[in-house]
Amino acid sequence: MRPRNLEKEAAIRTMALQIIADEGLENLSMQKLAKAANVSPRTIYIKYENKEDFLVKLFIEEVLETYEQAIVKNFSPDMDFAEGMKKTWLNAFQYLKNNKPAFALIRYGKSSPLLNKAYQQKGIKQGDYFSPIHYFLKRNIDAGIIKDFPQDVLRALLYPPLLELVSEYFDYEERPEQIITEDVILQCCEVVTKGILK
Amino acid sequence: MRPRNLEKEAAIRTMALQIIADEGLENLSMQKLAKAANVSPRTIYIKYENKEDFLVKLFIEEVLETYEQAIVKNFSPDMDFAEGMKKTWLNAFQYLKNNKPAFALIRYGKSSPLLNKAYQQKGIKQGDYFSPIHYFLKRNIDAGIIKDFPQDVLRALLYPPLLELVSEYFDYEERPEQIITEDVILQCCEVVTKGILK
DNA sequence: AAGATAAGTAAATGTTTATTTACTTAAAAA
DNA sequence: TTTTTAAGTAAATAAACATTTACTTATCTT
Repeated sequence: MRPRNLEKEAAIRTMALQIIADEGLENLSMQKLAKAANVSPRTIYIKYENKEDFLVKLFIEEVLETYEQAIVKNFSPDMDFAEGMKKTWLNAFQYLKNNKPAFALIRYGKSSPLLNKAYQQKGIKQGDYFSPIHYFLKRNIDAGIIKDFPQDVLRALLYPPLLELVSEYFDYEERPEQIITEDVILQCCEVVTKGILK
Repeated sequence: MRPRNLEKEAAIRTMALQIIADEGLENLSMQKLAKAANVSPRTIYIKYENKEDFLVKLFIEEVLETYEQAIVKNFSPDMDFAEGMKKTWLNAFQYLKNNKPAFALIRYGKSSPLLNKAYQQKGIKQGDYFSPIHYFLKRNIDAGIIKDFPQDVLRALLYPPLLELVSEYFDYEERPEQIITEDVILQCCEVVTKGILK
């Protein structure tokens, strides 16, 4: 038996994310990807059944799961509400601003029917995707600290502004007047937090 | 001279939006589109230089400009802040939930480098995209009613949750437990409004 | 009514696509 | 060391792609 070359596997995923970030998902082809990763097209098909399978695994394993871990680093569901919000917001901001290609694919996750379906199925499978956050929100609802909305609705209120701010961070990237600083992120986190408090 | 057949032109745009909503932007091909619109591929190329040109015009003219108009219907920048927020939120919600294909392309606008670039250029050209809302926000900052953030940051705080709720509306579509009702939208609007008040 | 002209079509262009075939190579097991 | 086996490659396949060519048609102008 011959063992898999893990470096090549990593190169394939890294190059795929880069192409998606630079040219868009609609311009990622398997041949372009193979060439960019310095690999034969066949090599990709050893691990992945087809293009859809590759994209779904790239999205779920390489992006969502990594993002999930980054968000809850040093976070505990027992934290004070404002404290927990700050922690998750800063974690997400740091991760995303340093992983532009991952961020690009996350945005596609809300657009592409394929990725969106994969995302929903994963959510259903695990019961709960970001479960420490689920517990965190539930605890604060039960304690009467924040308003009582379904989990989905709560997340829609608490996190999408951050993703939009990250988009703006990249829009202003390399321009001297960068307005999306960590400080602005913290102020925005306070705004969002204030809104949901009872 | 022979005049353009406006019905065919409309059919092309309508079918394009439908294909994008059903199969994703990455699965829209000019030949598939021509067949779906019952038109020769050449017909598309009479009005549009190439695929990129078509997509950009579809996005800007068919989706963004229509969306902009819908949002500010019966809205006046001189409205009370909470009132104006409610009006724009409800307008956007009604428009998007009744125009799923437009919504699908709006989401791609934040993902695809091509569309994102087109969007930014349009923003720059007009100085200001949703300008009644620009004035509305500026007036409320100056009056000390809401917190003073740059326009971009304000919009990131005030509108992305609504788009996320519309996504969830469609996720729950046709399921009996639809949780995203107009009433929930209004409650969420209040949450967002409360956060930004001084 | 005739001619001019742009809108329209069907079919073809050459290219790129996802995926496969036929072959080679590296290393684990014998 | 030899055999086995999956990992890997380069080149090929057939289908789908964006766009064009060569031709037809509808209607405005005269």
